[in-house]
Amino acid sequence: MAERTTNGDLRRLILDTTRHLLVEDGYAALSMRKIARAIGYSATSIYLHFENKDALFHTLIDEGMERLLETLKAAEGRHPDDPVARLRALCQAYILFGLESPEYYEIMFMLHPERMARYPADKFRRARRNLDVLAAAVSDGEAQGVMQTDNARVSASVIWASLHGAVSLLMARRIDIRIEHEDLIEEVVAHTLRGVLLSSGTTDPL
Amino acid sequence: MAERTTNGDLRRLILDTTRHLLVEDGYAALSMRKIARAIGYSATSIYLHFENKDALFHTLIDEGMERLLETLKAAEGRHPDDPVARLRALCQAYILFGLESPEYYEIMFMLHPERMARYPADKFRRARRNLDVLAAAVSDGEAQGVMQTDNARVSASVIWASLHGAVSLLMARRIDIRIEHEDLIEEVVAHTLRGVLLSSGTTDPL
Amino acid sequence: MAERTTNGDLRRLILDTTRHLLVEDGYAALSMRKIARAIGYSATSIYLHFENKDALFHTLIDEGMERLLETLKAAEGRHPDDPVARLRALCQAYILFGLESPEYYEIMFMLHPERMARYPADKFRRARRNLDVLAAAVSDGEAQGVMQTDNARVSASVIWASLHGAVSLLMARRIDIRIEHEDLIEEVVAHTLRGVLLSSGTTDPL
Amino acid sequence: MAERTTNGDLRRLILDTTRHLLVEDGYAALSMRKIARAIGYSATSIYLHFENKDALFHTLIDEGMERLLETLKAAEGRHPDDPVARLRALCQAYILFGLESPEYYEIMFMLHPERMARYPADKFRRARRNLDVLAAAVSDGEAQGVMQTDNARVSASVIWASLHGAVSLLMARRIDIRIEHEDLIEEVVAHTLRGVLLSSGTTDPL
DNA sequence: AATGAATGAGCATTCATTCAT
DNA sequence: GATGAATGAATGCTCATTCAT
Repeated sequence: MAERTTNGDLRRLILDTTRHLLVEDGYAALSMRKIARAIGYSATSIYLHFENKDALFHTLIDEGMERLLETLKAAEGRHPDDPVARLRALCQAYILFGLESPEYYEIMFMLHPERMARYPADKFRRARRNLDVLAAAVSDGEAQGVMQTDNARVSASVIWASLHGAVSLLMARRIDIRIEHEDLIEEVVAHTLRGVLLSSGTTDPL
Repeated sequence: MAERTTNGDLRRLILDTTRHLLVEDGYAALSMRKIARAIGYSATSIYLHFENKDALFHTLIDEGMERLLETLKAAEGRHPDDPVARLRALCQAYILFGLESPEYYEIMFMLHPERMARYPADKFRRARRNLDVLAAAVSDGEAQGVMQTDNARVSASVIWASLHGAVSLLMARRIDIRIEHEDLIEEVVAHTLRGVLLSSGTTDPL
Repeated sequence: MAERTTNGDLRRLILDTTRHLLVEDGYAALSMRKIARAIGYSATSIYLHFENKDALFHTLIDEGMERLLETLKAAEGRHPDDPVARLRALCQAYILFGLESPEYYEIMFMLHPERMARYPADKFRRARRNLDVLAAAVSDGEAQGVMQTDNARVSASVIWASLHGAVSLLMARRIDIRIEHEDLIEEVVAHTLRGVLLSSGTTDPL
Repeated sequence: MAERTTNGDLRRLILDTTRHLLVEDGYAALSMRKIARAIGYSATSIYLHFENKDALFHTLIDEGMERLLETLKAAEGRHPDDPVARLRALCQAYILFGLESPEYYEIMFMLHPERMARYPADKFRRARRNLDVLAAAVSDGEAQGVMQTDNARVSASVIWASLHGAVSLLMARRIDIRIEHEDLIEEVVAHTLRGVLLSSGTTDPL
């Protein structure tokens, strides 16, 4: 297991290794010793870079939040003018992020904040910045007369719930194996959009 | 704490106590010792009724699956003729079940099956019976010309994802506190239905 | 190291072994593991008899307090009528107790209560019962016109300080090796008595 | 916390900081890391000035012994002619030193030498120089016909025990809170002197 | 003169489980 | 049907110390 190649950036190695173990064994099964063993260093060494186990996780959470935000920003940047395309891109990007970065996704959204001791609950509110991106997209859609909503924040939360449900069921391998993931994702996105799109006659643009 | 009242049905007492502890402290914090202390019996006694910790949990999972199925059956039983009302009732019942039985919900749907050692992965497929209920509702709706779907199983999964997302975000208290839970739930159900309803002109029946 | 002979009274074995280790290595150096190793059981076993390390120590402290009180009571019981002989017997008994039970003495009187986490500070006040015995002896001596004191409680504390100083210096092997312990003890007792005895002319009854 | 003001005298800074931490947290709780953090230097730096933790403590002990000796010398210097006043001054000075420099006192007199690994046991005999001062005072008192003793060294040890007992019980806050410290100290000194003074009729010069 | 990186040994405690009774 | 006694493995974390720079 001893790699010891990444001389000089043990901190990064710890973070990355932790992420990998996270996706393999889950949060509950993760221990400082296991991380240490995996990186080929003593457990003590980890404490040189992170005050304690929580600090290590919090760093990962913060990183994840940042990355998701970037991902979403990049996705919507590709559709500056079409609100529907923009929301679709956001939905796709969100799901993709979850599936490609399950280790981040798990600690970001699949833990009860109150059960992660010592993590300042309000830091989780950074998650809201991601939600704001969705809300803005819905608001714009409404302003341009292509979406309907009573309350953009509520609609954004509903969309988020839908996307999060898909990601977490896929991650937990709870989806019927006879269903292609790609099909499901596509359908989730379509379904989600349909929920906020203004019904425009008989044609379904999705 | 010693109750010892439930003469003769220690097994039941163990299961119920475990459920309650599960709600209070979560899966990760639960230990055989804690259960034993709570029921006023020795830890060893639990092993007389359950082979090990996992077996205890599996029993709870099975129970939960059964209860959810009953709940869903009861809900759809109340709307034998109207497929839309039936699907709406199913959605509402699902969410309600999750919020009212978080202890069941957590172990039923929020754990990775592969991380629950020694649990025959396929037992989780009992969950599929619940999914079948949703799929049947969508199929019927399509047959009666009020819903649209390419594949009822996929649609059911999409609906499930949406509902599961809502339940798990609510359970984890990740929803913006400024949003009333009732509002969100109502909106999630409406949104979910809209996703499968056949667009019927400009009127939105929700 | 494994003795394992004392079947059935592991609790007692733990307490006694702890006392012996205490006198050999001191409080600071004592660990649950060390105790376990010494008794030939796993560390876990200790927790079957004591809630935690502190509880183990507190039990020893309580035992020590009880034993000292008995020792003092027995000593004064031997001199019901002569207050001076009674006080002398008390002093001798106190010092003897310290030297013969250094392990009790150390945890009873040589630790800062506030540094012994979680020990209810007021339990240390049980020590006062021992002090009361000294105070009563001085009071009686004064009533019978053979001792002088402004305040029996203060005098008792002064006497205690003197005895405690002797015990702790002897225990810590701080007394000049050229001085016989017996001589020192005898002299300490004489000196201590002289401090409260009513000066009765030129004859020194000690 | 980083002070870093004491340019060029890190060694002194370490010693003083250690003393302060010693007062606050006690010997047991002190660690090299803590000292390092408090002075704003790396732990490694301490090793440039002290071979190891013990060497650091030994230096403090030596310093303390020196300071106590100076204190006692100064005290007796103020009463060159009256042996009783001189001994009383010595007693008072000793107690005062203990109460005002508890950090020194604790490591000087409240640790078992044999438990301080690697410390040459005989170094503790420097303490004897302090004892010699007391012994000389008693000898002089005897020579001048105002004190009685069979053996000045034993008497000095007895006096020391009395003073040490008072200091350590006061330091450990073991004295009944209803007793004023000043009263106790005064009484201890009086009591101690009475123990060596030649009984001179009915008048008690204290 | 000062440091960052690293470590092995140790700590108290908890856990699921086994076994003889 | 129920238990007390026992344990090996694990956990997060701290410590004094070393070494190369």
